[in-house]
Amino acid sequence: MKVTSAQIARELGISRSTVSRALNGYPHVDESVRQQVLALADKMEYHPNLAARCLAKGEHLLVGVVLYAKADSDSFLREYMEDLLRGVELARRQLSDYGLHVETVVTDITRPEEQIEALNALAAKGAKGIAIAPCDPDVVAPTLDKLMNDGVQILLLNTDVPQSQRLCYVGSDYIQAGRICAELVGGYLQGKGSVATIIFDDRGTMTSQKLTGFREEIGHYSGIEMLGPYKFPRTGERVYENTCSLIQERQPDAIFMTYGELESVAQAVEDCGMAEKIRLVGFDCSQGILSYLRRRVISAVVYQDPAVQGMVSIKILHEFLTRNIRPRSSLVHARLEIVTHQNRAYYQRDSLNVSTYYYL
Amino acid sequence: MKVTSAQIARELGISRSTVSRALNGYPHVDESVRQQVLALADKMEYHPNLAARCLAKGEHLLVGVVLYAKADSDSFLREYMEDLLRGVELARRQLSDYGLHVETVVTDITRPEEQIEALNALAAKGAKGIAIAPCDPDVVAPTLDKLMNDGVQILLLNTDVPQSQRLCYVGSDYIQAGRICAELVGGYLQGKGSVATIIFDDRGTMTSQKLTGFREEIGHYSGIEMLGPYKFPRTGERVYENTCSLIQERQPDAIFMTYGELESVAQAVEDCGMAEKIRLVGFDCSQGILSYLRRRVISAVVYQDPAVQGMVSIKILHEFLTRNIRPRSSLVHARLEIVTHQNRAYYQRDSLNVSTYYYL
DNA sequence: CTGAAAGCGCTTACAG
DNA sequence: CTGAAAGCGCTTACAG
Repeated sequence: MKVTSAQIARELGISRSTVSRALNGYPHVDESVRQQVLALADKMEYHPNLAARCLAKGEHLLVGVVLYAKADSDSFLREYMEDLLRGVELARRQLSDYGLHVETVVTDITRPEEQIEALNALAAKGAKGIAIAPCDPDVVAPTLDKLMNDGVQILLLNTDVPQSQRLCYVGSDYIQAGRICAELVGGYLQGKGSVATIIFDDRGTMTSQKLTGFREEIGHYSGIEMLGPYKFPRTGERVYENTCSLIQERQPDAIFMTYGELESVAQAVEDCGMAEKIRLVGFDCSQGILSYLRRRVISAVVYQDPAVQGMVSIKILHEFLTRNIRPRSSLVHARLEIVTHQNRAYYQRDSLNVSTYYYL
Repeated sequence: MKVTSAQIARELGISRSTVSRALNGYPHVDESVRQQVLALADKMEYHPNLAARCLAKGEHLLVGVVLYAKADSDSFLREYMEDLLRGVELARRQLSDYGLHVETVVTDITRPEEQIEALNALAAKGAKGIAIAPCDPDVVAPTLDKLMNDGVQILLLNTDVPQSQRLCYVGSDYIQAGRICAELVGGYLQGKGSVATIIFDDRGTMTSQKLTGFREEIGHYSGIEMLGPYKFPRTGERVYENTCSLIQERQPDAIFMTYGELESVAQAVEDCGMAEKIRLVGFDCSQGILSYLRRRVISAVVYQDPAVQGMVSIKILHEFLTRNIRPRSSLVHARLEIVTHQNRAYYQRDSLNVSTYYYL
């Protein structure tokens, strides 16, 4: 039924060894023989049994994953990284029969230098590829360059280092993410009103890119005034209080949160009795955020399924390292999905929808 | 590094044959031996190499897929089914090393009896499982029952036959789909105005379920009046003209399309010069629909990624037939995603985002 | 350059 | 009930 290399060998009256060498592009095969094999394989629609190949090769491929998290464990960041790891694990399971091993390290967000150690340790263990979500790209960039020079393939997750020779970037297009949020706000306000934007300090370009996209799209609605951006210090309590003041002083019709602390802002909106008046738009989909969506305090969030990104990252590294196939683009953007009150159930981790089976 | 069955055998001083029998629950193994093997396997965290198992078994599993399409080939239905098949193909490729074969039949939508023939033909070829999108559930139901009695596993795609003994249903929750559309309309109209609903004849319960959900959610917005539903005959030309009349006579602030022909309605809205006034909401994501989203004629559509459904269906059948694992729920609902002007790029077939790699 | 042989992890008739 | 042997599709030293 299925064509095997043995059939090709028999057909050509040569040994399976030679067929194998020819097919794999190994040396020590007469060029004319190689051509014959290749031609016949093509004609017979031969597709090697990859599982058998891995079995025979007995090679084990190690791939590393370096993430970061906060010490304070109930942050949305933790859920985000957990989801990412779920995707990594799904890919690992799917590819373990093909000789793939995955080792994961989660470092402390406040100590970016830990990522350097993690990278070096993985390389020392023989990792041929590493996916890393850098908590501070500038700090790890030199180490990434060094490892790439040593032949380790590097994949950037969530935060790109575009000037490097990385295999690719897997993550969001943050400019587009900003545009989507502005479109949501524009739609909710029917083109009239004010929107306050809240930002935090961050070391990367993510926030400014989101703002760029947001400004661009919100500019299409001439009746919408943009308030801020207001830069808040990054503490739950203060965010809550600052939001209350903001609401009272500026009375915005909508609020756009660029990153993090969305729950605190939502709680402030609710406590100020503005849940029905203020349209709140932000990012990500933690359990807390889902519950504010349920109560219609948050109108919508833009979501980049982290599990899919984790899974895809491993698959891209595996495909390149075993079959030398590069990703079709060096920017592999996450699908930015819109989550609202009515479709939030599909984004709950324990929900029994197709996403449970995406990756089986 | 990885634990093998041979290691278990050596450890216990028995043969690999016995270990294999014990692990697979085959007869002719002393019960106490079986317990020892199982316990040790558990302790050593043994996971069988599934690829090697399939190689050794040499079994080939045939699974069938039965879809339908229109003769007129440029309908959105064709694109829908093509996407579904893309997902099927991805799963097939991924599982072909595990001995899976997939055979697909696409029947004529106007001849539901063709599906009966297709089902019987697949069963005659030895298909152990069949995924079917029934174009008329009543027509195929008896055949499905017969095949299930013969031990063929049946999976319903898009249209359920709940009273049958099917393995599961993979498709949308149409009531929820209606709710999501109403939520979008409610948001766009800020709770005030009128929305016209357009429906067509259909044989299933899909349209009425979408209407149920739509009515329920739109009821939360006391200032929104629902016009219709208007039942249109199903021809592109007439739909266009009927929509123009509807717009002139009723001047709705929004239009909700339950199923199909969204492009004709969009064109009518545009030609009537109402693209900026009327918010148009519907379903699916054909190339045509994407281009109306680009021009902001359509405000949003609800999308059930058909490729994911196709892929998941094959995986569910394969998992059950090879490892006897039932889907966790007999209703496997598609994630209902919201597609707008700004995030439409992620839903284009040729776009280079993560979805290209979902399934690798 | 080429082929016979052994082996990857697993299963399955076939003897016993 | 149990084990030795052969085999699934493929690769790889090892001879030649």
